[in-house]
Amino acid sequence: MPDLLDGLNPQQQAAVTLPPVSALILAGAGSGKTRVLTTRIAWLLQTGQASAHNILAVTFTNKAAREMQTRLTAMLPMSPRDLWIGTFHGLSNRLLRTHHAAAGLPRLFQILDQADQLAGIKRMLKAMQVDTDRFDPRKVQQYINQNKENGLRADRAETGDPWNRRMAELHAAWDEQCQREGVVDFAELLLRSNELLERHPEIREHYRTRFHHVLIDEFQDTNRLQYRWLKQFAGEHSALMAVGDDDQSIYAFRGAHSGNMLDFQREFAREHLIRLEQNYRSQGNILDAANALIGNNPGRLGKTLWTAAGQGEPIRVLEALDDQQEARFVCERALALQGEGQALSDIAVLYRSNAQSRVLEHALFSAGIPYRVHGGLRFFERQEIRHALAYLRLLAHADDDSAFLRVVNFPTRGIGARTLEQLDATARAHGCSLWQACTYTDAKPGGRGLGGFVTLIDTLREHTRGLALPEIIEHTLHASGLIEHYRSEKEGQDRLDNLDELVQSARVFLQDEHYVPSDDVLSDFLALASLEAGNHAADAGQDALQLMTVHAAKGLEFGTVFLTGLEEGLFPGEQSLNERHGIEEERRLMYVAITRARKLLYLSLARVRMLHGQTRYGIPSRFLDEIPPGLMRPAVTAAEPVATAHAVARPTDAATARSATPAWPPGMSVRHPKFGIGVILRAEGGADDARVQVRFGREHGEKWLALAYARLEPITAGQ
DNA sequence: CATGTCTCCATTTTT
DNA sequence: TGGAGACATG
Repeated sequence: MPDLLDGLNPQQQAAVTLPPVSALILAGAGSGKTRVLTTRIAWLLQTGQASAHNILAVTFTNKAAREMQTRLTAMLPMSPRDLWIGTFHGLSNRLLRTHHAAAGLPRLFQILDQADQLAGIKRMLKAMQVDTDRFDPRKVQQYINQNKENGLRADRAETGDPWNRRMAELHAAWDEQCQREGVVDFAELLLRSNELLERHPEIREHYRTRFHHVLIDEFQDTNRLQYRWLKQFAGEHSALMAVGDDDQSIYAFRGAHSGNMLDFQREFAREHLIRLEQNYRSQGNILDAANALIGNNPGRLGKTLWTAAGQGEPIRVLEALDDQQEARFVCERALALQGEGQALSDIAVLYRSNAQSRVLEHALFSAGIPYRVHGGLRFFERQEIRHALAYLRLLAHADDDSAFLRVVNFPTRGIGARTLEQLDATARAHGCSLWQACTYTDAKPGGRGLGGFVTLIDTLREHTRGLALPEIIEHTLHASGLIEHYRSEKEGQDRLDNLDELVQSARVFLQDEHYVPSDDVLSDFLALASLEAGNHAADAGQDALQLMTVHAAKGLEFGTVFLTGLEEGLFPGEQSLNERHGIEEERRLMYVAITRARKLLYLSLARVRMLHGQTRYGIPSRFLDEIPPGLMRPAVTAAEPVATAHAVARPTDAATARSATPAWPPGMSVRHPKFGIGVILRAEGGADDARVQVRFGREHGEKWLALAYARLEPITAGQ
């Protein structure tokens, strides 16, 4: 048998062969984190220290869970069905299904994804006649989820002022509505399973004795509730292994609390901290840049990446005149790299915010370069899929009001707002679901309107009884009229294809070797559809350039990375300046971006950019100044002389060639002895009385300065 | 009930 | 700038 430890460096080996104690593994970017995690499990199994039954492995994304599973299956000649590997939400779901009675849930509870939840909240606010100007549904949703993610029930939420009090009431009302409808939102999955274990010592003990080893990936991304959840499994004899990287914590905005790492170290792993610092991904210059940059963050656990590979290419920096030039530069370089034999799919173009992709896409499209944008609509989020799922949800559980409302009149069958209002009133009067309320109305079964709908669902349920899942779906698609509807729609072919794919996905689902069927396969499938929204859109297959946000790039790697839009106000983003540890979070984001590149890293910025329909003049991101200049070198393009902005715009140049470019063109960066660095917004006046408007940082704002007096000097990036 | 028009508003996102 | 959601109109 090949030795599992072959090819592991000493730190990796140490982590893998740790005795059964709790430990914190500080795993830098590209340090073989997943490999360590899976090898640890394999090692535990192979040395007979644990059986698959004893292991719980928790990840954040389904993708990570799958990857771990796949790698394990490859390492060990076994089908690891006994192994509990999954996401926090997936595992919570499993717990709640198993112990639904103890958790106070119906056997076939449904899971609401983010969109379902929002729709449900809107519905609730309307029913309660809440002023949605004062209580924005999204805010309410945020509030509820934030409470839950901090482990708080509505009755323990802060009620200092009237607004908070009202919010807490809405939170309570939401939980009641969910309970009534037998549905559970994402945060509730966690909170409810947490409470299940807290309130039922016998169940908790069962799992504590079962799981000797609990492993957690991406620990820096856990929120407070997730940490608490994990601790439920920490019995006397369990060993917790948390793997993470505080420098890659970029999800604070959605509740991630990287302080959990410090807490974990204090509570569980005082003596066992292992650093994985050897990087197997990037070349030296790239790592040096990353290390230097992140070194500016205070309060790190501390870690310095190094590589046995050489220094590699210098980092290339482009200062484009505007966003279009920046985009053209990317096209040009991408084509050149492709010409040198690099696959487009191994090249990524990264940006801070999605809005920046448009210019890039436009340029790529014009240049005929195939590209793929990550982050669009996902499979299970498509309208037609959601409609189909709503029918299926009604089959499984007719009291699901969200599902009911989504399809009661889709395709249209003459059920208008008035009918629904009455139905809703009936439902509230009887304290029942909309579905049950139908029985109180005088709708004639089989006719048009409500009666017809009820008959439709009833016969559908009858006709699909006993059928296999794909057939159930197939039948539902036809009987509901969805197929017919999209067939008559002119742009409907794509949607029909997607509906076909839904049936196909059910087949794949059943064949998955890791799938552990429960007594209700349809509910299992619906849970999957909620918990795993599927791949992001955009057609795969073809070799294409990869466009995505820096967030979306986390965990990925590319031979070449273009990191675009490195301007103050964009990256770091404007609003991060006002947030508590905003700049540090942005810096970590930058760190993540840099460490995606294996060989070539391009950093680019545009002096002028269209943003929200307005022209913005930017100055280079402060992060550029945090990278040692020796690692960088200006990028040169073949087609255009590059044109760093100041080469064209320098006042001295302008003095000789006086017409074309003004001496102090908008967009130029300047330094003022008192106000610091700013950017020219506009200029006016003649030779003697010339004035310029300059935007400085937060404290000084925008100012008009007379050139004759103000000691302004032009500056360039990196100074 | 579908379609057009207007207004508002813009980080990052997984489950 | 442009997309999404709210409202009005045929």
